[in-house]
Amino acid sequence: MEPIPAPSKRRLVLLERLLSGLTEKTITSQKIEELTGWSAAVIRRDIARLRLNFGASNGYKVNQLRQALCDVLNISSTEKKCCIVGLGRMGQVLLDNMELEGSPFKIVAGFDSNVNRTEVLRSVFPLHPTTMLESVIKSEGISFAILTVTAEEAQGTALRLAECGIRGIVNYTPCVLSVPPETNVENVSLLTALETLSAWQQQ
Amino acid sequence: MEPIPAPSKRRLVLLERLLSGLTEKTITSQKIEELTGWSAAVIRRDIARLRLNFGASNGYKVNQLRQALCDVLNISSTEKKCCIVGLGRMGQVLLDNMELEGSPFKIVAGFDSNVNRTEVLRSVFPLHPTTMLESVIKSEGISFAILTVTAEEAQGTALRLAECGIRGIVNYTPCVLSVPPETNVENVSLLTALETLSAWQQQ
DNA sequence: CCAAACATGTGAAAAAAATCACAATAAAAC
DNA sequence: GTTTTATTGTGATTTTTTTCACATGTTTGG
Repeated sequence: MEPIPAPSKRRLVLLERLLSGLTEKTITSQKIEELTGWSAAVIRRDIARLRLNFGASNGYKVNQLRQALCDVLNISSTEKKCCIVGLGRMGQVLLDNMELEGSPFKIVAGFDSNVNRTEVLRSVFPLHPTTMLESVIKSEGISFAILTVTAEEAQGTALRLAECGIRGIVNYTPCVLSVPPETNVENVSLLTALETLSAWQQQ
Repeated sequence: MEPIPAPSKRRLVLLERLLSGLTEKTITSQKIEELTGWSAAVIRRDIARLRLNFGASNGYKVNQLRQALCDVLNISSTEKKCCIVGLGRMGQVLLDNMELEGSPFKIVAGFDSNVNRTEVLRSVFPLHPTTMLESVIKSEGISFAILTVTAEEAQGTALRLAECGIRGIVNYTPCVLSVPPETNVENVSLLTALETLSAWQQQ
């Protein structure tokens, strides 16, 4: 299959999220337009990339479409191991977060540079000092990291993560991380999000 | 000034974040390329939209560029009021978050449908039952909302926020929110972020 | 003070993405 | 069983975005 363009991929991820919350058996591109604001034409082209051929006048079968999305977006079946780096207040909230239940993502380790925290905090998976970052990530085969360290530690930690093979970082810090292109970053800090929202206001 | 295209605006927001962490007095488009992975050409064109005319061979003056970015992105000077809706564990962490200090964004209210929470929790700004959402948002002139309610409450709450004039929602839930186009949404849930990262892996 | 090196800003070109418009065809209505 | 309506999938077109390439002007180093 041809590679899927980035804007299309971002919509398809959100489409998967949308479908996961639907009770209907089928849905049309028109209905998706109403729910998301993306044009029905762009939605049809996005979905057509999956080569499912739902056929005219049927709408899309929600289950079938969602399964195909999970396949193409690499979020079905096989477990994806994640770790949390930084066990401050934000990291602690994500520790025993229910949100990932039923998803392929499993948090299997936590790290903090403060050894006190890794010893005092309780969790269903082991917590380690940050000195163990490389060895644990490699031995456990962890692919994704959730970065909740301080702004001061962010860039240095991100680079270590990238160097030991982490393929994606969920960045909860307001810093822009410089990592090699094979490591992707999703910026989810509150400040960055608010700035982005404010930028749309202008004109 | 001509409107700034969306992809350009997203980069400019991250550029502002990048500059905020720099100690250097000047920076070149080449250096920004190294730090971000965006091509120097695209960076020059993005910055040229600000009509600052730094002139050839100088690089950009960091302070001047950052100030111009803040102006054009609508994140300088005037205070922007925000509220937190949903005071579960995530909402509580964001309550007294230091991240927004020094930014124009100020959290001025919190809401939860569980009145127990709004009465027991302590915060520097008032907490209200969600029934008060509309009245407080209007009387306080709040523009942005941070949505940390449960998945079940997400869509309904988002719609109420949009209807009472909220211009932007930072969505910490894994749900896709359907709101009128004048209300923007930034999706920052852990699950959505991990799915996006995983999608880049495929091929 | 001149030459070399450097870096912006921007026309022109190319590439990517979105939109248009409609043929094909399935489902619904009668 | 036929007509009407609905909806996908996709060529063609348009619009948007990125890339190329270089003229212009600044700074640096002799």
